[in-house]
Amino acid sequence: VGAGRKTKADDVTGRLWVEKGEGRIGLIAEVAPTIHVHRTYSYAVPDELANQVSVGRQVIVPIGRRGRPVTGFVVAIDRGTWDSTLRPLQNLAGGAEGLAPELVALGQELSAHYGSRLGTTLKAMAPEAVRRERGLKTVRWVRLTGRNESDSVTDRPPGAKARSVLEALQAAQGSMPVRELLAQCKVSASVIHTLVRKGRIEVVARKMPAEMDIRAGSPVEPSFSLTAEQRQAVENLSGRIDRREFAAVLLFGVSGSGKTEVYIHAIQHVLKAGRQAILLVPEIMLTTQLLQRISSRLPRVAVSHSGLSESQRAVLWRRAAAGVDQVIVGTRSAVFAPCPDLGLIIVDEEQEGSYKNLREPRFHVRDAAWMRARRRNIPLILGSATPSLETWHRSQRDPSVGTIVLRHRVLELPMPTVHVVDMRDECLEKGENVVLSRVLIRLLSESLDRNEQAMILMNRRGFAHRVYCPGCNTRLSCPNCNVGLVMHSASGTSLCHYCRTRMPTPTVCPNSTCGSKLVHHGAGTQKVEELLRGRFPKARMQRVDSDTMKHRDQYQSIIDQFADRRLDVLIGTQMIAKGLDFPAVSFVGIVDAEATGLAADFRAHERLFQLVTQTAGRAGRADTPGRVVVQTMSPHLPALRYALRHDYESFASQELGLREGIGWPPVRQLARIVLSHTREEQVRQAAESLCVQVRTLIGEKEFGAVEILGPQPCVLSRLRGRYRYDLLLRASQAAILQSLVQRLNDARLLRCKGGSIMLDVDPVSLV
DNA sequence: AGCACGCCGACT
DNA sequence: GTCGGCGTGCTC
Repeated sequence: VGAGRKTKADDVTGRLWVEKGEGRIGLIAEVAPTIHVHRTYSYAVPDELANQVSVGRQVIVPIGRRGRPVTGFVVAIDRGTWDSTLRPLQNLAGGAEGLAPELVALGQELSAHYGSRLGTTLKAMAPEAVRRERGLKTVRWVRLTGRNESDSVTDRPPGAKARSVLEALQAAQGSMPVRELLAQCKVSASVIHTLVRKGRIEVVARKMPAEMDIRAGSPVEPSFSLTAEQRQAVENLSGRIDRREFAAVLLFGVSGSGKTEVYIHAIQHVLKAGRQAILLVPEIMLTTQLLQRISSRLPRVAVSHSGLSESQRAVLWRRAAAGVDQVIVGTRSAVFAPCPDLGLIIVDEEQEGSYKNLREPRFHVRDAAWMRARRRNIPLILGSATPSLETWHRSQRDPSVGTIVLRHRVLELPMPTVHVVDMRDECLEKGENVVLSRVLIRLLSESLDRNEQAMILMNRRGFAHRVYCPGCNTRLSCPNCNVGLVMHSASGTSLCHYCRTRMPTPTVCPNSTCGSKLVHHGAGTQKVEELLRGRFPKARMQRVDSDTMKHRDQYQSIIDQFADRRLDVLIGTQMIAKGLDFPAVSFVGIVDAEATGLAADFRAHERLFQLVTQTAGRAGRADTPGRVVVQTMSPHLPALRYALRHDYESFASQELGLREGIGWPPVRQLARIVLSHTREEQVRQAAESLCVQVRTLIGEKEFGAVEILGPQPCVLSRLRGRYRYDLLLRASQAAILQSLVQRLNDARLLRCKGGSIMLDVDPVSLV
């Protein structure tokens, strides 16, 4: 390698050529660029950057023949000998903090498990605002210059207003923000201008970290005395925290068994040692009651939610990194909070599907938390009343996974009684489609008569789910997706719940040769609301679904009204099934248990069990005995039978048996590849040729145990105008799947020309 | 992702 | 005989 081989292209790229035989020793940075590549690249670190470049920092590096500058993350630094192909990294980028090396290592583990690109993965772990060094807002400050009035004899002495400004500044040690000064002295900006002109004061811009809204004023809740079960749980966890011992602990407790109290005591133990804790929740909006309890009982709690501005997010991040905020509560991204001495991670409602990230990197928060806790040697609490079968399965066969069961409801509350109503009988007797059974109406009416509250769950939004023509037997469906349009609000529009296409609902069949009047079936929340308002005109009702609850504040206001007994009935989707605790609710009705999508995938029965159990848990808190009605077309489903006996363990072992028999997770591991293209023929061919390539790969070596299922059209075979095919890879061990995925990435097989491709390891949905 | 190289048809 | 279509492959 030498000057003789130097080409024109190399002049353009500015490569650092080293003459033949000449080596240079220096720092070499391994960089994961945030572009579409599955590997890292090495760069020489220029001397002037040597002491600023560290693992986790963002840098600008030249890529490609033209040396196009792209950002990337430094993932390793070594001292070594440059060779002639090594280019220098161009510059630093982003905030000075970068990602802590601990988080870079976590990112590498995530990237390996999920087959996501390392650069993209690391990028997702730090908030955009921190990467771009935002979150510092410029505040104008007024400062006394120190010159007094005698300097300019010609000026008149300052008036009363000006004097008050000067006095306020004296009192504030000579400087304060302009806004504050104006507000405090009740003067206009002209007073400031005059004093500036006289040279008494000056205005300077300062970069300040933006202020966070600190959640305040929540009532201080008394500390409950722990039950024997809870105390034992807390002692167990405290011991592990002190010993810096990794352990995943399933905290399995029915609703009302006091899991939150265990969280609080465990966090208090962490805080006493001056360390930090992360509490992950599925969705902030649906967690207000938990948040109120946490923030009223613990100091310095920071809450990360989607409503935060970019700069607030950056401030939160910095305060977490500085250890100022010791408890970080948040959804998915909070699992990456840069706490310097993390002592505990809690995943509340660990079974929630919303913990799975839907974009690359498609990680599951429970598993990311598991990896992080293992790296830091700290305990991980997985809290649930209905654990995911993944977690349950692990707790059963892995002795290092602890299980703490809270068997008793705190006040020894009785479990609610559950009635299952077979809607087929109901419809037969009535001779028509019935939405609300007589039992449901009767029990609801009894509750209202006794001045108690009720919740009615309908896990589908809208008014009607099937709008069709009886003449030519066609269904009103989305032009871009192969799903039916959902009619919203009795008169108005129909919309697609997948691509949000919206159109006026036609009254007659759009097929010109037919022209029959359209009919609609399949009730949603709007229909249920209409029926209940007609039946109980005096009851104060509110519908709670994503159509009525556009904002966090709206939701909070409804929850407050319901808690204050200014509402009698909540009608809603699973939004009302989770995490709410209202002592006066004595009746819960589930209008259509199958609305969880029984045909959708292998987790359907698990979701049904969870929904019924969680919803039933809303009924009969305090001293009001609860009653629950579950309406269904399939009353004999095991999931329902076990749910109405509140028997999780039997359900789990039965369902695990089934999954084992047909080889689904958690007994086996899955990876899903989805190809999509505007033309069906193209995507079918791409999926088939990918399948052939994968087959040759698994035929050859250590992947013998991997099975391929498919390719086949997805359940949702067309979405947003694109045809979709999928391919499932199935293995008995995660490690085998992981190395196969790595091979696919290395060989760059995951491509769909003209279309796009998606890899999803441990998919939560197979739609 | 972007950018270059390469192998096909349309035009000077 | 050259210009430019985009399909394919690579980026320290």
